[in-house]
Amino acid sequence: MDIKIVDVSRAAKVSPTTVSRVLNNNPLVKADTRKKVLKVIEELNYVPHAAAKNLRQQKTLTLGVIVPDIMVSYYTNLVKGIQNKAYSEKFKVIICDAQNNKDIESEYLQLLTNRSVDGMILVESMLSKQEVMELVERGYVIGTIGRSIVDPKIFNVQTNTAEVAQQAVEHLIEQGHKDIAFISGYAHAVDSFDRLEGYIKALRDHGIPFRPELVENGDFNQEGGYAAIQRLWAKELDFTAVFSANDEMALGVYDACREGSIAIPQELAIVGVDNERVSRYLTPPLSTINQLKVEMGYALAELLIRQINGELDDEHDRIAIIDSQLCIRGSSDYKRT
Amino acid sequence: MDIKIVDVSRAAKVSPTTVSRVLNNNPLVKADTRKKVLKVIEELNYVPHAAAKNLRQQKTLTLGVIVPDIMVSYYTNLVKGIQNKAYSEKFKVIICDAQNNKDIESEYLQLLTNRSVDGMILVESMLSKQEVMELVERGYVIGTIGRSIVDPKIFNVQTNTAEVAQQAVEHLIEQGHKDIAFISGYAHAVDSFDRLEGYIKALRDHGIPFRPELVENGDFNQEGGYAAIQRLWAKELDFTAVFSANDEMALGVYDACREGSIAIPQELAIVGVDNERVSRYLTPPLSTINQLKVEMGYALAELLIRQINGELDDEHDRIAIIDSQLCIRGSSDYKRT
DNA sequence: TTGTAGGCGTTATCAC
DNA sequence: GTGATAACGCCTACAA
Repeated sequence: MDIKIVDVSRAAKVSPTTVSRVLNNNPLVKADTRKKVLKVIEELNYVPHAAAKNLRQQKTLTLGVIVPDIMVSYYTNLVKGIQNKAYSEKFKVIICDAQNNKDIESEYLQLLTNRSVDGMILVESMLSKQEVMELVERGYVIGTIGRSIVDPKIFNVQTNTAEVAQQAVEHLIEQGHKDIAFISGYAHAVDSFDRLEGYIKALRDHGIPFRPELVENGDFNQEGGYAAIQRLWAKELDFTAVFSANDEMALGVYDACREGSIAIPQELAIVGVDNERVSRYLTPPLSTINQLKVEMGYALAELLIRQINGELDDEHDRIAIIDSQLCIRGSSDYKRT
Repeated sequence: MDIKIVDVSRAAKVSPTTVSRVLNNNPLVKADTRKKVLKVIEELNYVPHAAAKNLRQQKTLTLGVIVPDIMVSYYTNLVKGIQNKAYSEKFKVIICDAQNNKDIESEYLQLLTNRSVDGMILVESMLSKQEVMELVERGYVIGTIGRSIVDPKIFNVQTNTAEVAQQAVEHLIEQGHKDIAFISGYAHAVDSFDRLEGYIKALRDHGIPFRPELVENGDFNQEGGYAAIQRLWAKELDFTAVFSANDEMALGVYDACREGSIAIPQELAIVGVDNERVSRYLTPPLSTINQLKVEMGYALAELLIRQINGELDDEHDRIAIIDSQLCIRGSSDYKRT
């Protein structure tokens, strides 16, 4: 049987209330009393019981995070940022790996919605807006990343994707490319859409006509990227560069180039997005867009926690923006090969 | 205000006890009553309150995991396995990233030891045996990975590290190497020690004398590996192969070879350990030892959960063993380059 | 400045 | 089969 607050109070010859006040740094307690109580707490190795506290306060000091796949470094980076902020505020973080599966995601949501958490961050969630809004109604503080469900009650962190995508394509144009293919991610991702937007804008700004046949979907994974570039080649369109909506798909392009003995960047220049860890180690290293994922997670967690703690007024901005950067490497820059 | 059990009980014209019994699948309840209650639960959208349940049952159905760094894929793989098992048993998982820092690790331990979890998995923990045993005394079910604290009360998962390390070095010997360097991880890691053991045994079995000067410490990270190979070269020992206690340090060796224009594997053959994701993408691909990390996490979580659920008798084995495999790639095999 | 009493939502115990 | 009641450990009006 563990020590509880009344054991401490008896040993210190005060009431449980006083002990509770000491624990919660209530300034009403006299310094002497506080010291005495702290001493007993120390001696008895008393640790407050979280469940009892949660029950009484109707709070858990816990954040839930649902990511599509915990092994993808993009998500791990976000998680790291969320944790950094959470722990600095004495919050715990429960992580769920939805395994890219809507049913599993719903199941984990169930697991968390029994008041196990005060708030949740949904990363590239597949849930419907309705499902998410239900949670908001029930009192949860919700944040999203990646596939934003637009609603003034939902917190969100964004990056200037379209803008940097545009810069990336402009960089390719500056390298002398005119025929640039685009490999997109799956349809429901705003991210992919934004990157396409940047791609189109860069072309237009430089007087290059947009050719839809140069766009193929690669589903954001390596195999998809491989298949997409094969389909592009099959059309015999004579493009000299490709902008891939993420690094993962660019890996597939590398695979295809290796098989077909196509030199990067001489015969095909490539730029990806995400700055995954492997990208730096490819031959040649992959040019990419570096999103400050840790910072993104941190910023969103900060918003949620402030809201949970009641520090945010209703007018406060619920969207954080963290700028990304273009990283030029050998896969797109002749001078660096 | 959320719906609670008495709201359901009133609407269904039964007692709270009966509702509770339905929720917990108590077979005593008549089928009719059960159906009626379930209908009301559905209608009112009742969700049990975890904290209240935790308080009453003195259980949380939650596992805590502390890893040194959530961004290292080795740990992420373990976490994935732990989660797979946990969620299938309706357990939640709280993940803490100790950032390779003992103080932070202790802090997170504090965070969890207020009965936020029923059990904990400590991955390559820096805590002293005493600290960990205290938790056991306080009733937590503890599992360790990597740096095992040997005690019959502590759960543990191991792999046949020494054995496979020996195979790896034998593989190098078969490739014709006699002078093989070893880059070790930091001192407190059993893993590094086991790999050294395998290295020495392989040499001995093939009549090659063990030369301590061929061993350098690289602290398990890329920079350390880079520095270690430089120190080895500085000694002018004429070795032709190196066995690195993990892939991370092997990356540092690759860096050094690139700078020094040393051909892999012709001038220096390399074998690592961990089968990190990047290893496959290096030029040439890195030979390595593939630990079944997901399976390791899964096996350990299974032991803990069974113990928490009281399904394990005291005699049951508290150690799980998951075998690893040697992956031979271009960095050590001439025929594959 | 400190103490008393009641309740947070659930389940275990015992009685019917 | 079902129901009343107490208890899990803590916090917070309110009283002193």
